[in-house]
Amino acid sequence: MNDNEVLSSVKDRELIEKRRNQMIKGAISLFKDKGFHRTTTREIAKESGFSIGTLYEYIRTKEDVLFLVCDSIYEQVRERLEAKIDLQQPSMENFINVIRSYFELMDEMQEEVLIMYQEVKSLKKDTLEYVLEKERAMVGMLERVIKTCVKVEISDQDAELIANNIFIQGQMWGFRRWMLQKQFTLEEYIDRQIHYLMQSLSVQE
Amino acid sequence: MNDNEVLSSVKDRELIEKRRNQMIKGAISLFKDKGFHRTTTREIAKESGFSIGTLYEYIRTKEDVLFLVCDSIYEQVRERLEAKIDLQQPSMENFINVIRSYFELMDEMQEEVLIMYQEVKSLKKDTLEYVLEKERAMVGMLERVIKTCVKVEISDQDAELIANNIFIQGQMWGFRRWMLQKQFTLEEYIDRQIHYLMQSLSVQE
Amino acid sequence: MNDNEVLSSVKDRELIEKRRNQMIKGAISLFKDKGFHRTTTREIAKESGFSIGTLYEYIRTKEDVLFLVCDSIYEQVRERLEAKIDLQQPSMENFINVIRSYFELMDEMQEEVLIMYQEVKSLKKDTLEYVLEKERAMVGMLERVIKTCVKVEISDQDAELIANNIFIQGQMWGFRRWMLQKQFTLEEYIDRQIHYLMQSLSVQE
Amino acid sequence: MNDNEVLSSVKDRELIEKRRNQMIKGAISLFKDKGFHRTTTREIAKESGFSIGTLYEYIRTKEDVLFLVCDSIYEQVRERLEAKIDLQQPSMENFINVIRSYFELMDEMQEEVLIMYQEVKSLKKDTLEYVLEKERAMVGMLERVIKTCVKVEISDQDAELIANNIFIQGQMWGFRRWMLQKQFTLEEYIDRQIHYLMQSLSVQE
DNA sequence: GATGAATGAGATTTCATTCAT
DNA sequence: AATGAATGAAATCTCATTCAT
Repeated sequence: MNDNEVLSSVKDRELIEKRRNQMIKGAISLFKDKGFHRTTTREIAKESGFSIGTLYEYIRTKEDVLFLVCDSIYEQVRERLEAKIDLQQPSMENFINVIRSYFELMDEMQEEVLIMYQEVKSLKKDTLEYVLEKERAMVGMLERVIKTCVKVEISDQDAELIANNIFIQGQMWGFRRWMLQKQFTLEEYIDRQIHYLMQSLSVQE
Repeated sequence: MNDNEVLSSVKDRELIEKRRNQMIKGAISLFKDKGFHRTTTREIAKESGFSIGTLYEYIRTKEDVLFLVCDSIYEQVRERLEAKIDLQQPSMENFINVIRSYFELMDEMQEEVLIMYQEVKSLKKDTLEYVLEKERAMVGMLERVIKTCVKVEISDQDAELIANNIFIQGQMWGFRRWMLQKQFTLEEYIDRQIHYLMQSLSVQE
Repeated sequence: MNDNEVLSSVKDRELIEKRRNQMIKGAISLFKDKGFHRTTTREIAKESGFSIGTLYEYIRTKEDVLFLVCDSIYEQVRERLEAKIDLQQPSMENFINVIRSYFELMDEMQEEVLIMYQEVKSLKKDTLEYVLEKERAMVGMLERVIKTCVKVEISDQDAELIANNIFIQGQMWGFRRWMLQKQFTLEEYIDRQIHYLMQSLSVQE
Repeated sequence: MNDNEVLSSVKDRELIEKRRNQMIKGAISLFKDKGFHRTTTREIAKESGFSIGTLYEYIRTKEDVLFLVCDSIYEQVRERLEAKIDLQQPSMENFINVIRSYFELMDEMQEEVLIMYQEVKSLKKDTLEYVLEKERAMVGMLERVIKTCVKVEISDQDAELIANNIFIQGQMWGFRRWMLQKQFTLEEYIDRQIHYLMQSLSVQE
């Protein structure tokens, strides 16, 4: 299952792409405010700039919109994170840079991540699994960076644990902003998290 | 705002208490399965063992149920965590015991924490704030334990950061179970998290 | 499957009976004009004298209404026909009386029979079968009358054929009224049909 | 009103003919399965081998398709029946042959007749009348055969009655197949119906 | 205090039809 | 002539909430 498998009665590939992007953009902006359940399909259509009938030419059910949105967010995060990682050499400095980039990304994409966190649960088993697989893949990316860059001996299990910790610390900045962003600037938050991460890995910064 | 401020047309204090407990129990068991939005008030009434009419004698809106549920879960977590903390002497060993207890508690209350995690955001601003205040208080408890038990010098800000990290690592065990509980037993998870925590505090275990 | 198996969320047996009768009456009067497909559930509710919400307290889908209507029509026909038959002695005269009664019944219930004929096809397999079973039963009643009253030797197969012929000749009076009722009064129609029936059975009238 | 009066924005007579035939063929195959109301115009277009846009170049409303289908079916039946009749000499034997041919035709065209039977009533008054006129004509054909071939004195009224009886006995073979085709082969059915018909006309077979 | 029938606003989805290309 | 994307009215069905008993 991927976003091409959300059935559309329109045939033109490019048009589908274009309309779905409008749709995703519109939907995200609404979901931010009111969440998935409180947003109506009519509102999504309107916000996307077309009629309700047209909306349904590009999806089959309201849940498809949610899937498209979640998929798109994950895809964005993954792409941007991958871009950072690919360019790096396996050194501690680069490890820190990746983590920093990840935190910055999570800051930029706060709203989107928040949507995902709150709404993913509304997906049906099938699509949910597909989306969770993407999350697993992203944690996997962090794991690989850890195993590649960190000199200290770390078991696979521990690498996974640390990757998970970093992963949700990044998200936490967004979904616990009401608490954290009162006490920290982004800079401070990143610095202190990295500081403790280094310590826990017994590495001199 | 607290749970007594959820208006009821019934006068008898004790009865309100009793009925609301039935209600919370019923609602939690439903929310676990289907989430707040997909659960109907009729279902809540039925699961609670009384009629829809009776349900509405004890609340005013469906959201009141969610509030009551969240409030009750927070209260349970707080109480049980407090019980562990109050009895402890300020030592590193006790610190570790508190953390361990907290993780164990999160394991026992996984389902409830999941509900909280996913549904709290459906509360309206007013009630949301009230509930988040409770969360802040719980993080505060962890903060105090850190400041009291850990000998190393830690700024207030850092204590808050660490408290938050611990807090969500506890929750993560539940809401990322599809990932973590495949790789770790609870014991292992706790041990490794505590291990890295100790290292990050530059403390010999 | 019978009409009690159309699920209702109302519990009061008597009330269900009452409301469903309102509903059937309302629906029949609408189906006469516009048929099942062109009639909306809102119209059915209104015609029945209650709100759309109430309608759906007594049925689950629009098709349930159709089933209830068909079932009720069959039941009426069956009951009234049975009443005529039970009282008769097995004689040729009585046979003729039954046929006559049946034709008269079909005349009185023209509209209802028309609805059944045009709309039964919209029932789903399950319910359709249930309804056709009733039709088979009614033809069976005629068959038994034939075998009992007619002295001439008639095979089971032939009895069934004749029963079917009579059965649809009765219905034809209603659904081909645009043709027949211009040329025949009911009396004439019955007399001539019986005349030819008697001849085909080689019986002196 | 005839099929040329279904307006088309295409000028080319031959093309109209060709497209409409595709359409009728496609529509019949769909109506067999799902009936008129459950079939969408998109499906008709697709089954016919062209686009929805093209469909609407050759008709104005969905009902036009139904009309075209009914008209075409009647036309086929009429033509084929006429072919049988024209060739016959006015004898009892030929009468029987016509009846036999008619029953065989109804067997071959069961599905089509079923569509007619069930869907004609969805036509609007105007078109309905036009189609019923064709039915009247067909019954008229049978009437004429009766009056010509049967030696026994039969009033006009009786001829019409018998023609109607034969007419629907033919259709009945198709629309009551769930009942009749379990008990009779086509041969048997025809033989017995003709047997009783002869008896009712007091004719030795 | 308890009940549950009644309500109707509102949600999702479909589909006949149009019209620019 | 043919296409198929766009439209939006209208249909079915749900469900939080009320209120008479």
